[in-house]
Amino acid sequence: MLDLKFIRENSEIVKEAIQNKGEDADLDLLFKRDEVRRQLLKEVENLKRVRNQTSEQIAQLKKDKKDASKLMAEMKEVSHRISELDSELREVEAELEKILLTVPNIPHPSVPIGAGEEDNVVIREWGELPHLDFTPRPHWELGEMLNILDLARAVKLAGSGFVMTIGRGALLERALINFMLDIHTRKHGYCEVLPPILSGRASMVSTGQLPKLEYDMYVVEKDDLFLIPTAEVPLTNLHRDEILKAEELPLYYTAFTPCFRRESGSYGKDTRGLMRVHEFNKVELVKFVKPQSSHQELESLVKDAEEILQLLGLPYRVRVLCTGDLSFAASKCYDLEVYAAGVDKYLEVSSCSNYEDFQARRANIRCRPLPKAKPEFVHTLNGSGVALPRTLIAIIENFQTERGTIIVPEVLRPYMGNLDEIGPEG
RNA sequence: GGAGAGGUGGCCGAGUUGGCUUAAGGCAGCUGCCUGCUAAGCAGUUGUCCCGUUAAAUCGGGACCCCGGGUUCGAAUCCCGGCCUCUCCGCCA
Repeated sequence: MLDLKFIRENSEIVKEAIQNKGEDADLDLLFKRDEVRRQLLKEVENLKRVRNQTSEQIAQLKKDKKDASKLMAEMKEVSHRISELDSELREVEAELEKILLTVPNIPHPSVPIGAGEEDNVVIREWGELPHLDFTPRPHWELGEMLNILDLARAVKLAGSGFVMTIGRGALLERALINFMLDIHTRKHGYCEVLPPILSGRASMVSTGQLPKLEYDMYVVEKDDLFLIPTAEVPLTNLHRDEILKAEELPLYYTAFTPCFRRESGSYGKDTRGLMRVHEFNKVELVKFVKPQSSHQELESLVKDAEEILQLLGLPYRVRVLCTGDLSFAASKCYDLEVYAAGVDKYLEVSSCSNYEDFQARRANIRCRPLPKAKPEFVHTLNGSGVALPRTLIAIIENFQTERGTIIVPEVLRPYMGNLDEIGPEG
């Protein structure tokens, strides 16, 4: 969330951000509530001061064995009034908080203005598209043929929208996970975490999934727990309510987790095979950094994710999201889209965002710039490094042969007992 | 799941007959002084949030002893609910 004072003093900027992001937040109501709040606060704090002072007098009188009943009677009135005002205040503050949570982050000046996906801008491309001199098969066909995907049985287990790798497919997926984690931990300096994949409500609010996206989450109602939609949630909440030391920044974390999304609004399009699923595996990257370096850190975060695709030999493009496609909490975001030959599409495998202090304020993550200085909010960033299913699609489809086999990318072979080709079983 | 104990400041740790206790004491940190030696001694200082004030440093006030309610003129201290931690037992991977 944004700082209330900032909103008050920069209402035009905030209004513009709300409009450019296509959000809907009632600033005028916010200001009205804020006004009421400060009025109430003034009144109630005055009364509390009186009460504190008088209570001391009463204590003194009692100590001197003098009569304090008159003051006590007076204070009874005052206390009554205080509790009335306090409960009014609580109401107003709850309303204020509710509105505040609907105000989106402000897009970074470098973000292109636009309405939706079609206005995103490709900023670079890497690799050559595979030229196959036969009609490439989609991954679901190859998956069935080679017995590395078992989509029908996954549906039997959990219903439509759930998928499953099996045999050498599962091995391939596990190899990818280990490969990615190894690169990020050993080469890029991230600390590996294996976090809980259920998360409490407070964590979901901090990172901005709630309240807006509650309907997209899987909920364990009995315990008010949510299945995480991304490891961004546990990783970012790692330092919730903490004051970090400046010298320990930047902090880099990476985690492999399953991710759960109800994908409630999406029917039909691009849902075949592994393209859009309710549960998928992902390696996530999260950074906590000093405010002044966050946009630089975003660039290097993107590079860290890109390197995975480069090492795998998968062609991709990087797009910067326009204001209309930028998520609620983000200041700036790059999407990595890998090309897959079978479906002949670019598929999003990573979304790398700088949230600046938007999540940090919700999650109350601060750092002390200098030993005695006032704590300030850190900046948080995250990105996939990268999501598994669509990367699998690209590998299966781009590296297929006319014979219907799949050449295993070299970097993965050490993780797969040096298997170099997935062919018919036998 | 059953029985018991407990949750206090950066950390350790007092405070449980309600009232100068935001909070003793210790450690750590910072600032002076002293000391010539990988260290010690002496003195001072040290949290966070909010409202108001100041050009600013500041100053005034309020809140915070796990969280939320309650009793009371007044609660870290009493009562109720919740969360969490520890010990023992049971159950299970």
